[in-house]
Amino acid sequence: MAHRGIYPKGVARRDEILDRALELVGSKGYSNVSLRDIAERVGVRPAALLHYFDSKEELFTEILRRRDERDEISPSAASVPASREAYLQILRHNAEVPGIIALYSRLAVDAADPDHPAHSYFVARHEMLRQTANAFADGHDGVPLGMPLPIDVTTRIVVAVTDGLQLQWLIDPDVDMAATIDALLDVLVPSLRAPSPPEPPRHVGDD
Amino acid sequence: MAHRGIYPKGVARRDEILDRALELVGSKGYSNVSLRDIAERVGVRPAALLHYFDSKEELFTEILRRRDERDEISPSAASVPASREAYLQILRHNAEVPGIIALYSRLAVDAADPDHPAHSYFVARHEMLRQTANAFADGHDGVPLGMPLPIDVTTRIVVAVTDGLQLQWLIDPDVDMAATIDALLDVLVPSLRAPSPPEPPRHVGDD
DNA sequence: GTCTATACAGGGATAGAC
DNA sequence: GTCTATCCCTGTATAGAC
Repeated sequence: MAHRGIYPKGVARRDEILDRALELVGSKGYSNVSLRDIAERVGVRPAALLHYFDSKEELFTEILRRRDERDEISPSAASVPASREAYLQILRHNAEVPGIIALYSRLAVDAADPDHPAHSYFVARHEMLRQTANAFADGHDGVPLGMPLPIDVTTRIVVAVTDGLQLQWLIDPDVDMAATIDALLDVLVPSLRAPSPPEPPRHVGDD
Repeated sequence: MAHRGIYPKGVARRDEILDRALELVGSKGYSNVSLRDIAERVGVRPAALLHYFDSKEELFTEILRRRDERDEISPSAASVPASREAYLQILRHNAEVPGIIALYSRLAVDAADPDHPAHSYFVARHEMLRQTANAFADGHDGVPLGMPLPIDVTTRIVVAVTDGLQLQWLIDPDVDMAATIDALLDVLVPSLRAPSPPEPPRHVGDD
């Protein structure tokens, strides 16, 4: 059972802990998940978990970091993955991973404490999204794109609405996050509007 | 020392508990405030607090309810307090009450659990804001007001951006919540825009 | 109605043995 | 790396004093 050279046992264990933890958050809710629960699910003792993570809070922050790596929202000016459809796709996908939105939202609140492990995560995340949005605008020849608001303000608003809709969605899962953001983008970034080849359904004051 | 007829001792005590609790949230952060801390500050034993509230969670939910009563955001179609400037004013005021935004945000997340005391609070709150916004639109002769999006979608977005900006503000207090919402309202509810060019920038197109 | 005293189950975290 | 054992803190239920 030789482990793959670049995939030592410790890393596999660590990943397994993160997977089991997210599963539990999805089925029981963040507040009801204890280190003991996770340990039981993994098949070890609670103290063993703290060998891989400094604290429970850090453990959960790592779940978000790993998710972002998978989603690849990193600011590569080349492929510009910040396009409208990619953003909405990530949103829709998150809504299908039980617990991930609850986890993200909970940590977004706890991160207000500068000492919380998630604090630096959210600071870095917002800066990354800002740069991605700027790179996207630059990719369009720096044209204002017909946007009614400055790029920084627009980015801040889109991020805020996304987070806020997630809070609403947690309370009422009937809230259609993607459709709402879609409508907002129509207004804030009109040049991004979907081609909608056949027949344009709406026509707000386009450029 | 006769207490005012309509203000029995129990109510005063209850209010004091809520005040001390909010103070502690402001100075120590929600997560670091225990019932023992509050009890100590009030000068009683922890169990005494549970004479006024069913649980710690209910205690904190009551702080939000009391705030809303003071702010008077209730849907009185008469005065339509949902006007732009009134809304922004409440936002600015909240930013000056240490802890209230942290408390609101934290409960907004915990309220995802239908059994949490804050669940019904947030459901009712959103429905109330929806009705207030609708009443406001009706007050303007039912004219679409030149809004690029339907009233319900607009309301949902404004609530979401408010909540989302609060999350950003908790992490970075330099975020200007009011200014950002102000800019967004310019776009989503253009008829509300202040006659900016020459005249003073205040004066919303109120009733 | 208001409160104290007490007790309990469960939480995260730590120290040190293996 | 993983264990056991332990520590201190949490929310809160209960019983009873005033």
